[in-house]
Amino acid sequence: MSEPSWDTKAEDAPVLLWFREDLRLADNPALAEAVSRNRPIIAIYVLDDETADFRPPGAAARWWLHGSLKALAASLAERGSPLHLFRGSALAVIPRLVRQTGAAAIFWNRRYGAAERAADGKLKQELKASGVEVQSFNGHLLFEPWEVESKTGGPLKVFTPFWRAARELREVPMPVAAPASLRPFAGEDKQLPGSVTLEDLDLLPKSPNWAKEMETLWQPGEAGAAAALKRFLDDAVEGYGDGRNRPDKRSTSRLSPHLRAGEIGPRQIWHATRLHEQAHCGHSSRDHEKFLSEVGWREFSYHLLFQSPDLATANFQKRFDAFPWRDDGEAFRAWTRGKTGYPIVDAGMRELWRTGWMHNRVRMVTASFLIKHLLIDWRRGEEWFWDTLLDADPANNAASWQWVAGSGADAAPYFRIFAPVLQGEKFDPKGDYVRTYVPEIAGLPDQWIHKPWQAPHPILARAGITLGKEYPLPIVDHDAARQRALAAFKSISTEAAS
DNA sequence: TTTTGAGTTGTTCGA
DNA sequence: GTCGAACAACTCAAA
Repeated sequence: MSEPSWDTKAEDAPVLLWFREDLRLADNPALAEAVSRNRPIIAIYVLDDETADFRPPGAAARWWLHGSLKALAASLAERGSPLHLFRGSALAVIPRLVRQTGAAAIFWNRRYGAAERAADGKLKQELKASGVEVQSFNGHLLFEPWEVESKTGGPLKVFTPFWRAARELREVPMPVAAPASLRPFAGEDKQLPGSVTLEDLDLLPKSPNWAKEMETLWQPGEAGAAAALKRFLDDAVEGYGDGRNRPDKRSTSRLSPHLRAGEIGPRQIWHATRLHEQAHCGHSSRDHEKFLSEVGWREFSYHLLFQSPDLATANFQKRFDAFPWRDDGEAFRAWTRGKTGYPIVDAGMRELWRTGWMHNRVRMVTASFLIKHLLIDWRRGEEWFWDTLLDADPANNAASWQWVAGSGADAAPYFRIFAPVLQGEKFDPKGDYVRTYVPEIAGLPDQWIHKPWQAPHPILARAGITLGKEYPLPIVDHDAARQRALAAFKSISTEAAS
């Protein structure tokens, strides 16, 4: 092995700070620990496109990662320390870097996917064996997935008891502030051997640049995350209990892509929300509680992922292995493109494609449509969302798809089949949301915006629409599809199986 | 061990 | 038009 590239004295040996899914300076316990050592800090990020066990991030998530790393690098540089980027397996990159820099310790915040945990464990073991201090921290969750237990000591499978048990564990700790400055490493000016530029990571789409509109809608990075939280608390948390269901309004936090990249942590969200609650209500408020319970659902999803590492690929309830899914490429394609003929479904799918995000109410409607109206395997939908969502999360995405399918823990009963027209009329009453994303039917009166195929011919003509031309006829009939789904789900009920 | 109460998000039908 | 019941039992969590 080569000698260290920097001849550092032992008391000045640097510490490595490995950023992963925690691209922020505030509320970052690994960073706080590194700063507390009063040693030079080497901040690194390793993009691993090599390890076969890791699920590669989707295209949308990669675009986000580029912006997030750029923002992190800038705020680290402001504090006197650059961010060093690498490509490859951390198992290869990090031990080499430790040797080259003479690093005495490495700190990171935990990840919770099975493959990631295994790789981190292996690296930890290897580095400890060679005398390097290794410490990992919780920067991602309010509670560790393994510490929330039922009274009898097992994992929980129903949200309400889970959330109660979690909150009885302890108060949510206060987030630590971002450090004002970072002690630079002696070799700061030089590039570390093997490091690459942000452009070398190759995270941005090439031609076509489909992210053009996303650039105007989102601000990846810690500052963007803080701004999103502030906007939500200022404008939308009051009334959140009902407002959260309205895709035609800006009534949700839109924090999910920021949370996914770790530009903000759940502890920060928790305490900012509580502070706002005290200042504006002076008592417990249903709206604030409801918002925090959504953070609780994120915790629950990680709890489920920890119980079932293959949550994204295997039915949580095994009887769903016998479900008669249909293999219908044409219908799947119509769903992905937003051409099902059901405006609320199409608006959702096009919002996803254009903006990298979809309102949660509409996620349920579109997922239910794929699974129940089209009888297409939830895993195909999960994969599509994984590739197109900026917030694609290994726990949330998988758990939510399984919840809609009915195959998950504490899942929706099978007879709960969303009626796309009713959902549209209920939650997008004036059709503003549909008109934004399905402009070809924008000229229809409110009365018909969610069911153009029922509109009288003169009204369609006046709006300039020939169904099947500018906008498709429904690819399935709701009542027929509903009956078909009920029969399919009945075929795997426990009664039918016995 | 057994029992009991409860479980994010809906739709349709019939009175 | 509104409202309650049915949908179909099942599993989980706690006493």
